Amino acid sequence: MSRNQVRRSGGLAQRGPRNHGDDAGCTILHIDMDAFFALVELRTRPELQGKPVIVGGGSRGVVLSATYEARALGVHSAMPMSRARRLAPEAIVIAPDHRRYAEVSRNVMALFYSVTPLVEPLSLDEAFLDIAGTIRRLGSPIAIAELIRSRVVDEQGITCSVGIATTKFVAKIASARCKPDGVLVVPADQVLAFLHPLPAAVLWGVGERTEEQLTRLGLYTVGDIANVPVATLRRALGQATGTHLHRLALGIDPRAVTPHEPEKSIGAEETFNQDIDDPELIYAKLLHLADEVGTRVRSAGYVTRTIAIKVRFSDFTTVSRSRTLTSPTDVTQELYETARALYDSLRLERVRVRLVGVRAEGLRVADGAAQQLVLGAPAQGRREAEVAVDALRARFGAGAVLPGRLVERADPADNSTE
DNA sequence: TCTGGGGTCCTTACCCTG
DNA sequence: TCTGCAGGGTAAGGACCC
Repeated sequence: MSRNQVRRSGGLAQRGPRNHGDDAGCTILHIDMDAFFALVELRTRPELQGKPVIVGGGSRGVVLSATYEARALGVHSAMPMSRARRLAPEAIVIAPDHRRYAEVSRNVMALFYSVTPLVEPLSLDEAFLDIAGTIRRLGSPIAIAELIRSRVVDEQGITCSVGIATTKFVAKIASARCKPDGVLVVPADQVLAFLHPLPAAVLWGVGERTEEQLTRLGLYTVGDIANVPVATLRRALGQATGTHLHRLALGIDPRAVTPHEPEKSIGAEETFNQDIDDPELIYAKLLHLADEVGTRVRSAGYVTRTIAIKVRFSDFTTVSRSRTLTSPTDVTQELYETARALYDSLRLERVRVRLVGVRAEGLRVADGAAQQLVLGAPAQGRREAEVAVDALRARFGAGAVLPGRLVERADPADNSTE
């Protein structure tokens, strides 16, 4: 896609290289791909350029990404697909291809790393960059932002937007306010003037519930939050959230760009195509999820001590249960047995279940983690068998080896084998 | 309208221990 | 031996982010 095929934002948001001088000291970049999944799809389907395109799917799915033409019809991400189809019946719906998005994401991140080693990926399609050490080599923050933007278009065929500021959260707000295909600098001496007129919901940590609470207090803008005593916010929102929001509203955010944070948990969950109440089908799904989680835990070199399950019922209420083991594990069989025991502890009598999930929490690096010796444990145990299976799957594909009870299971409610 | 899947962090409650 | 308290660990739920 060429740059001029993308709708450009106007007004304050569209700031070009003429702004040199405003960006002094603004060493944090927040780079956000525009409509990432949708624009990746458009690369290989140019005939869809300029049309409303939605990435999402499944009978019970939500919108994962939408082109700006679809957004103009009221579609936005996280919206139920059924509603999106009603709002935009002419939109082209594409099933997501996560492997492809991950590959493009790796390329984009590699591009970022060629600019600075201080890259903090937030998700597949966005990252913070600290360019303090890059300015002497590549020029001003705006020049670096424009260099990155043109390379992303030329090398990956998609566009991105860049917020430039002295802190992470201001840079993030800036990138959101110059989308799509824009750059916005918030000079150091204009942070409060930029922030205070904005709605409170732009602050990191203010979602639907917190916004309701703030509205009840008569606080509608970031400036309102900055001007209220911090004790009031702490009473209404809790110690941590109250303090956090007050500091953000005053433009205070000392968090550094952190290149790599180890994962704290690894999980998998799945919504059934139809709600089910057959315990055997639910056990099979728990096994499938435990298998997936176990594989990922082992391949990342972790062990886990706490195993948690999540169960969502037809009415969307959700319960979770967790158990901490006496010694850490990365063995799928142990994950499954614990998950199944946790599920059984709910004592559900043919209750209709919408979703189940399995999560490994309290991850630690496997090498340093203490393994408790079990009397009578076989020398070549399950773990060795599972490591062998991991190797086979790496060579022949994820479906090469499956737990016996998952093979050829004809499950009408199962969407994992699609 | 009917709500995915991957995570993180916070709050509250409870239990245990010193 | 009993009581109160503080602190740590665990469990559960919820809000939030992309």
